[in-house]
Amino acid sequence: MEKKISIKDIAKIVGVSPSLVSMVLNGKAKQYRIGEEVAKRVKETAEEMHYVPNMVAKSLRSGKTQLIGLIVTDISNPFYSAIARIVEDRASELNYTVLISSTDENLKNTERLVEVLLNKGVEGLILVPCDGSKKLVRKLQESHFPTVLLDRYFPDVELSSSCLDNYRAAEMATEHLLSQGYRNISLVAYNTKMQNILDRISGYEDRMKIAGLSAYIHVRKVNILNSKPDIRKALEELIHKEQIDGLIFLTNMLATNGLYCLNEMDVKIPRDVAVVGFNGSDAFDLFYAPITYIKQPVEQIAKEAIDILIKQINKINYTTKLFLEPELIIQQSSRRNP
Amino acid sequence: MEKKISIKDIAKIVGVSPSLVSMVLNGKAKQYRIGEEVAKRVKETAEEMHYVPNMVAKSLRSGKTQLIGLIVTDISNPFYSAIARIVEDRASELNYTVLISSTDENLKNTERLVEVLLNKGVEGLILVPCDGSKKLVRKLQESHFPTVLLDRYFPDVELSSSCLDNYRAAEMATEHLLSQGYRNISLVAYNTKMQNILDRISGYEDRMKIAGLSAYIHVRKVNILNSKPDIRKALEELIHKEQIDGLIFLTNMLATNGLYCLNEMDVKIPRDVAVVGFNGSDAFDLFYAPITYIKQPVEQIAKEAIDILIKQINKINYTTKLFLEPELIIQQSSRRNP
DNA sequence: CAACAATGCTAAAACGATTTAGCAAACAGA
DNA sequence: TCTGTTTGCTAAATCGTTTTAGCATTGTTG
Repeated sequence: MEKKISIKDIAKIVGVSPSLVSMVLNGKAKQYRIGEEVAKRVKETAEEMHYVPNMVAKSLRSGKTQLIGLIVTDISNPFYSAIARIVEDRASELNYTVLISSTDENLKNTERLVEVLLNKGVEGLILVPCDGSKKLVRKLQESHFPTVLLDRYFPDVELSSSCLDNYRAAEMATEHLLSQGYRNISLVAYNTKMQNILDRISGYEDRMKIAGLSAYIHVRKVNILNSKPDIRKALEELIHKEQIDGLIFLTNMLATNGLYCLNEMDVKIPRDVAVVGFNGSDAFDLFYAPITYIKQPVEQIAKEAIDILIKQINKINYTTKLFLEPELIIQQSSRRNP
Repeated sequence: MEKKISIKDIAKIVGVSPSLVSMVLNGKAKQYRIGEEVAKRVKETAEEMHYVPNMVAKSLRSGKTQLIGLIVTDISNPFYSAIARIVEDRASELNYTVLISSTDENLKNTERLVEVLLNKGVEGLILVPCDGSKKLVRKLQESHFPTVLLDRYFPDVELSSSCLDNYRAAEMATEHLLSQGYRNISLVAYNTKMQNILDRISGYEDRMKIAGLSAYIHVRKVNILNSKPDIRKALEELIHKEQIDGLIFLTNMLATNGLYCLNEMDVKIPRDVAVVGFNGSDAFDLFYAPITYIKQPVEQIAKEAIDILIKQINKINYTTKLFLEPELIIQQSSRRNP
């Protein structure tokens, strides 16, 4: 790249003041009563010299960075990279740039990243809050810094959020298995206090109770990190001791790891146990018995998050908690007679 | 967030000049012979007032943005999101921020995104160049703007790149199938002039020739976008007309879509045909016959890319083309007697 | 004690843009 | 012709920081 052309350089060439050049190049020629002839020459010269405005200087002057932060748990997780892609595209349309960070579900990391992004001058934050981050989130809310929670929320913090209707999703999964004639349906969840997971658990439990199957309610909670051994243990208990006939995995990771374990255990789906997962994947679809799953409206979740955020940045100050509609994709893993 | 504290505010409180505050806060107290007593008071006051430096002003003054651009084809593609994660982490360590964009394998998009990122003031670029982007890449090279190509390269452009040793990878895949006794091995590739794909094709062809199996060389090329119908057609020809016994898919997407087609066609792996893919995935591992694949050293590719880039930004001006070692993960899909 | 060095600090310019105040010149109205 | 308005432009301040030049004051040396 050749050395940068500034507004001064253009001014010198055309023989006018830098201010005039700025006015013209910002389309305010009329407003500031610049002569048409001069305006034209300025524009042409800027073009010829390949002038590109210095965004940093613009930012300093205006106090706006046009930056927003997206903090997820892990950008290499397909769910969040799908989100990132959509946020990125939408932000770009709205003339914003996205800074992405990953917390690995760790509170300290989350706190640090919020700090770092604020230091970098982001004007707003889309945050996937990790377990235990309520205090941090509350502080954000109290500071009135534009923030939207994504995928997860806190019922008692008045902060905008864009999430799946988790309760309804688990209800749908449970209903479906019930409708297929399964009764002894159990749940594999994370060991967490995060509301999205708690909602899913409630959806399942309530549906089981309504069906008069309280006795069959089994919720197994596994560690969110390095969950494979926990899952294996839970599945062995459920299958061999509890004799379950249906399994709902509350996240994609749980389901994927669960499938590995079931394979190792030589448990056949759906012959030995019916399975419903969360979030689709090629692994689900290519499985010998394609897995029935809850499909999240990923695009909508992402779009709403950023649209709400931009509104907040523009001082249209309101708070919405969105609970978006899940969809059940029925495949072979949950069919009674495949 | 409370209103921003500037260096001037601190200066006023302590009763010194802004310059002194700046010097102290940048750890240059000694260098500029600031009194220890004063320095201490400045630091304490800054702490108390929760001073955070304004990065935009710093950038303007220094001409450094500490920004780098990462342009991939699609951040929601697992391979690239894995790359992004590593680049992000490494950049963060080095005090850089990453701006990520997706081109969708489209030249116009790529050109636009390079422009946009340069305008945003990135100091360097990590680029996955799409088909037909040689001219653009050459222009980048000629401008001497710090740039590193990732995953793909151009043999006749002197620009640093961090890629898999694609030739070797295809060789390994072919060798392996040959060693298992397969002979009529064919290839499914993209219809592209991108060198990484051409290298893979050569690796396969050369290995087949060495084995005296030139007659069995079949390379089918499918469209890079919306490839499913092409793949289906290619596979039907290969399986039913050419009677092949081995299949190498040159990318993860080709393999994944290929597996869907093979399932639809009721072709059993490896009984009817042995399969080798590129880049692992849960879908490969959970497949009824887990898929043998070429594993890329993703971490190394990403780390090298950013390390080379940072060196270039710091004027350590050299060009390296890296071809990193693949690894073959052998699973059931390519075993003669499973 | 004169000359000079070291110490501890400040003022001012600069980075590149935007915006406000205001100055001349041309023009209009009475 | 005098007053007032419009037109077309410029100078200067500003955003928050860093850096250079330099000014007092004190200390050291011959």
